[in-house]
Amino acid sequence: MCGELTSNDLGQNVVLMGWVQRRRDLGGLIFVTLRDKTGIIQLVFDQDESKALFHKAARLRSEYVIASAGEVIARAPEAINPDMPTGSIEIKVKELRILSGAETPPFYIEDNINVGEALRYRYRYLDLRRPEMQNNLLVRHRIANSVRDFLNGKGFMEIETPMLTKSTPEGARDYLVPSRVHLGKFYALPQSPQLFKQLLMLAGYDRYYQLARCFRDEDLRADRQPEFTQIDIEMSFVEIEDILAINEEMIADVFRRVLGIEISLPLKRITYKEALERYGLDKPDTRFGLELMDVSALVADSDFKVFSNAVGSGGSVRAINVKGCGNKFSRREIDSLGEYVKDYRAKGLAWIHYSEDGIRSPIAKFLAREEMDAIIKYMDAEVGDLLLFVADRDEIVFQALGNLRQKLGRQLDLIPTDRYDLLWITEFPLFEYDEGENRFVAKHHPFTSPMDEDIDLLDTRPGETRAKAYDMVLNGNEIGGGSIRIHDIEVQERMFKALGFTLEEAWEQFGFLMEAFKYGTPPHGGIAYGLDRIAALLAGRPTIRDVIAFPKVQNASDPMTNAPTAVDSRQLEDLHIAIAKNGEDKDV
RNA sequence: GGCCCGGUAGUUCAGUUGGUUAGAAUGCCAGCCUGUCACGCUGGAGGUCGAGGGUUCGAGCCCCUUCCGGGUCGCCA
Repeated sequence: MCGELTSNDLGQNVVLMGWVQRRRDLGGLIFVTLRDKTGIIQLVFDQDESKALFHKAARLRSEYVIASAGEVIARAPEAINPDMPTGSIEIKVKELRILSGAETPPFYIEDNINVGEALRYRYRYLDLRRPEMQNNLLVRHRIANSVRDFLNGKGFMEIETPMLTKSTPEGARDYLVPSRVHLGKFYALPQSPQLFKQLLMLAGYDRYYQLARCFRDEDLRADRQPEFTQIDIEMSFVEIEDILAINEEMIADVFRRVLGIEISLPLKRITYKEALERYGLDKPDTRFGLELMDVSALVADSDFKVFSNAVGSGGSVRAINVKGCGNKFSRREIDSLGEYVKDYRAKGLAWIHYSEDGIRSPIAKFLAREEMDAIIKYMDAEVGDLLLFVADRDEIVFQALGNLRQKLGRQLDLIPTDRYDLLWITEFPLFEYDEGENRFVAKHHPFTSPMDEDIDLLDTRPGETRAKAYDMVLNGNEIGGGSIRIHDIEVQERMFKALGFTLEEAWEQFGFLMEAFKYGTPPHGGIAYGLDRIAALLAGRPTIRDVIAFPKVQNASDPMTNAPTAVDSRQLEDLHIAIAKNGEDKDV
């Protein structure tokens, strides 16, 4: 309640407990700022009032935990601190109890500290005392609370599903848990409650949700942790429209309640194909322009083989017009953009600077005059513009230019930070081709329903099959995704076939689901949101670690607990597990 | 698994061409100080320069290996 006191409380006797933020000892007068979850307030100790009390106050140090009783008094006009919410009042302390001393903390407990993340994670409990971290977790709590209220009000039930479950080979690497009872066998921690929520639909719980912890044993990123929380939702007797409608209402409710922002509904929708062609990515940030343009037709027969060969082999040449920025980039900076697109497997970045002195471009000498003119015209290029091209397979062109567009958007400060662009991406492909495995794999998961008009492509041209799948995108971040599921066992079998499973393999892996389908399956579908990502975005944080109380660091360890650790050999014996000596199993 | 950035006092950093005893700010400790609010003033303590090896008369600096933190590609149905 430190931060909640106001001039309305003047004359009140209050008891305040909290942590010592700072002590300012002026000799005969000591000021202490006291902090709790609600904010800070100033305590005053005057040596003329009580020597004993004053000496006790002199012993206070940063982060001591104290209880203080005193009177809320007004500060003298010249002593008011306008930068402090409670700056016009203070507490004249009459009693002080030191509840706990404290070592000097390794960093200050305040916002905007300049300290390495390693130290923050090592002392996470201190980091979490900082007001901005407390606010981050509060935002997360409010989102979860808002979602629960909304769904409860719509007749949904929250149902828990197992954490110890079955490993499946598709998708991300599983975290495995050895079974003591079953020698040599393992549980897996769930990557998502997918199969269980579908079984709940079969079981008649037609509106389910769960804030579900999920696990994936893959490398970490700013927006990826090995354990994370999904807002998992599934409904029966629905089609896409029903799911999108209720979900955008739910998200609008979250924005209203957490940020006080009205989202206008219905949300904009863009098909997967359009998203790629305009933005290069299936999670476009639509807050700024710099859209991609397809110049393939203009250079298909060019003597510039980099362009014509890309088009000739089924790829494309696409470009971005960076308006008025021709002079903003030095040669070296353009070269570094070229290096950047190479990260995404592009071979290079061609560019044309339409300068005051005419065309400047390393590829000008390869392009015919008419081709150059056609490009200039098609791309609405004017004096001062910089055109950036990538020629390759579509997949690479989109990836490279899509990410380059995001980078340029940030670098040129084109992104309005006060805006929230929410949209649906629809009509995802059902499959994507995995070159490593030399087969189609499910883009979403193997239970995703094909679109009705594409169902016969399943057996003939799987790569062209579109799915009843949708993602919700916020400012260039995928925050949720889902689909209508297959509820017809015959279609499900065709799906597994397209994925290269034999029927036997499919039954071995997912037999319990396929068997269940025989007993009366309602049409159903759902969605899962990344709660961590939503919380990070609404709290304005650059990483989900900031909205997770105790996150893992990049090597998937926890610097505070030191997990993971070696375990006692007796524990391993119980599990009949032997650990290979370092390197022993390599090069086998 | 690859690539990039970083690791020097409790903390954030500087440290020249490889050259005497490794600096600053802040924090911490002590003294003084009755209206501070990043209080002020004076003084003091505080370092395996991430670790190991190498080159050298001499390494914080150069080389190799390794550990740790961040970003990213692959990966993430």
